[in-house]
Amino acid sequence: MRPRSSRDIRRVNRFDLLRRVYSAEHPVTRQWLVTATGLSPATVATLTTELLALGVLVEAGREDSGGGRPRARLAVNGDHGVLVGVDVAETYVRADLFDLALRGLDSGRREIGPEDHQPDVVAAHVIGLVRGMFGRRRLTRDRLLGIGVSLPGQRHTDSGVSLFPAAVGAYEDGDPEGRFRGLLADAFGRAPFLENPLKASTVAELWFGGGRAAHDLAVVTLGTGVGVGIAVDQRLYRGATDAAGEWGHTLLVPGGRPCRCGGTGCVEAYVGAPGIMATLRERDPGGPLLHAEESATVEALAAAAGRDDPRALAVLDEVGTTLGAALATLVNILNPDTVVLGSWVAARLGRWLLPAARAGAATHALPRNLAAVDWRLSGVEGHAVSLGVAALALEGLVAGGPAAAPRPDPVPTTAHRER
Amino acid sequence: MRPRSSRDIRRVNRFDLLRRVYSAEHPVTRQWLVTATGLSPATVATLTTELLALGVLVEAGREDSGGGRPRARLAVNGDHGVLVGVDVAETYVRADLFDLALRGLDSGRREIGPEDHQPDVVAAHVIGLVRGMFGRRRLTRDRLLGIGVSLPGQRHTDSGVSLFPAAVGAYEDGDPEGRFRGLLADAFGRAPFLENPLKASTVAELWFGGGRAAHDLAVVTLGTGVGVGIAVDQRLYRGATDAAGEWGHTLLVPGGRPCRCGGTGCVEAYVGAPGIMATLRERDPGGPLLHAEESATVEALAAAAGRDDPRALAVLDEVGTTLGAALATLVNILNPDTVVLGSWVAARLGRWLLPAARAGAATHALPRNLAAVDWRLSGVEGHAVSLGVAALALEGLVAGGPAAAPRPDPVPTTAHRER
DNA sequence: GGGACTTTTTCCAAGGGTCGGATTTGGACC
DNA sequence: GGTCCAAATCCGACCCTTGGAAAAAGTCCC
Repeated sequence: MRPRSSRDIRRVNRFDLLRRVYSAEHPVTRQWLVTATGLSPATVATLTTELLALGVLVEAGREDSGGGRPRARLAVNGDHGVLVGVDVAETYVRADLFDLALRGLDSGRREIGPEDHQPDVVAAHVIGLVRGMFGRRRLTRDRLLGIGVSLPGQRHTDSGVSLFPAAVGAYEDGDPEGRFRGLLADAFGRAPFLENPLKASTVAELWFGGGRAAHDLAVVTLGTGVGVGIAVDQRLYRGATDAAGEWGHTLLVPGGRPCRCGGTGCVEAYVGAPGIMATLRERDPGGPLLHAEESATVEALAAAAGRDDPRALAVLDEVGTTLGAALATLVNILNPDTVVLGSWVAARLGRWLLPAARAGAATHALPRNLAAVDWRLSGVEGHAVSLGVAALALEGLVAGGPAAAPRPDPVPTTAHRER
Repeated sequence: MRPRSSRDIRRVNRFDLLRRVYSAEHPVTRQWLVTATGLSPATVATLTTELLALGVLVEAGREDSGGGRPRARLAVNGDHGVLVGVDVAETYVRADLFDLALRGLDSGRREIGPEDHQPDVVAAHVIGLVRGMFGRRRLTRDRLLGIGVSLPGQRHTDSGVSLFPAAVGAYEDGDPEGRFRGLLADAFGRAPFLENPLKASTVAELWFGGGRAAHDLAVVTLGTGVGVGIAVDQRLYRGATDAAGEWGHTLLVPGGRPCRCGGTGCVEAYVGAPGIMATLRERDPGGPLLHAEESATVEALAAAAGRDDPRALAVLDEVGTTLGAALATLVNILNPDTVVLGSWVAARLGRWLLPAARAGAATHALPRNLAAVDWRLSGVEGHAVSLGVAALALEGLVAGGPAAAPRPDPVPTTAHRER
């Protein structure tokens, strides 16, 4: 949405300022915000006093200024409330509790099977996990400022059973997703923010990870699935139908390896966990590194590579080089200034995959586009999907204008009960 | 740049309004602008009176309203000045003269060779062509509101001799491009707006072609080179270093056909003119359709396909199908709502390539992303590159704020001399 | 020809924003 | 306690959009 009135300007500026406070590693001064946002000192003062009054920001110490009035340091007021981020994956549900500064406080996880992928079942798990965390910390429901849930969205072909066949974005009541949303809204007193893991982790990188300094960003998610989250102008790019970045089942090698989606030569079959498994099967069938489980294989590979096992290194080099060749297309077309490798495969193997990918990209990307890219590993601490979807819920709060912004603390009685 | 102050709001709104007047086929009413832009009637009135006072818009008739005050129709005031768009290509320089409504008035062309690709030579050609058009129409220099020049930008590897090795975007003085810019500025009294043909034609589609209704757009340029212009949120996407959309020398088929860039399996070697030549050579070596020149071959192919020649149709089907497979990647990643095929190859052969491409994409793109796409042929009348770069020059004028907006007519004395 | 009516278009005051420059604030230092 | 200094705030100027009142510009009917 393009800003149309002066109110929108305020919203954009406030959001920009707040995001910078979040992204900074330490409390920041108003002066720093002036240079970071490009706003005038007067405007920064107005915005910060507004946010301080709301309780979203707090003063966190001061800084000597060499004889003059000391600069105040500002930080997000973590105590002002909590946020919840939930990652509903194929085999588990994980919920994370964050304070308002998006520092992780607690988390819980339950394993689920394919038969559990129904709105009521998943909602019950989510509600149970969140209730548990609230109970452990003796939090009341009114401390919850926002809740975000990542759902396994878009699937290729109809082969996979999906909880949300209509995928994220179908908001009508009556569909499974609408029901899910309703159940959570009833349980928590506020509508959850729904997104898919790809976009959630992209937002996490944008706020807290390798994408903090990026303007045009590509976040490559290497897990069981493979995707690429895109941010343009520091904002998540969604595409026309919210389906941008579905990279996994894109053709990489015509007539190549079979993919679990039923097609052949998909990116996913060469890159990420399935690609690693396939490469290992090709190069070293029956070898000690190959396990039945993807995660066990990846762990074994990481351990072997850690002790310079040549077979492991060769596999990683091959996978990384192929990844790089595939990424060259992205680099040529999108011309990003930052490419981040994320998700659990990258967390384990990124150390070896990244240099190989960079080299692989070099042979196929245009020199100029290549030179623009800063290659990075994730850098998000904790579970990126939960964090990202919580950040998205927060965005919704802040973007909704003053009315929807986090409100002052609940009545004293409640605060009492917490102790 | 994100809007920061209320002034920016005005700039954005004015630009949006003006662009819609341009894009409309017929004069529009204020009411139509209200619904099109989403602004209030009051604001539309303010903006239109401002633009009418400047002379950029004029009233063009009225429209019955059924008993009430008739609606006034507004159109761009073509007489208010002229714009020039220049396309500097590898083998020619073409200049187009437009009125302010961007209707073509005149054009000129000169053939050039590789040895001419130097700032001074090209500038001399441009100046000569423009002076010629101004002379024929007895225009004085002060009627010129803006000039845009498309330069052959980004090249793959160092194999090609390029006029502007630093490519568009190097604005320092002393480099060839700076010199070129200076020469034109001296000759015309205003700095030219420089861009490359890919981005220029994308803007042309956005204003006047298949992209008028698009929000997230991909313009596929099929010529001797192949590229894809991207627009996000109805605005040209440039990427981090202004090099987005360089698709031609991206790997499509590993170990595939050799490409003129020196690599193998590039998109360009399968799609567009070089791809058509190669396919023809493979399928029908020595056949009557194959000429030495790309353009002659394309013409022959179009003629043959027009009379349902099976060989021609087979070649076009193969090329189109491959194009579609390659486009599936774009559709998956960018999730555009519109894909436009443009440039001279598409103008001749798009009729056959488009359906094949659509079918080819269907086998590799995700159903949901595929369903979002509206496939179109260019729809720009005239030379898209010249038009687009002239439109970009106009954008610069309008975006520059009231001060830089087209000014009222020159002093009467000057106007006299024109007659 | 003159109201009455209808629809478009403009006017106006309210409401909200940013910003430069003057002013206040909060500390160190003498 | 005064002085100095830099940070932060305040204030007035200025800009923008907008809803509703008012004006404008037609048609229609008597």
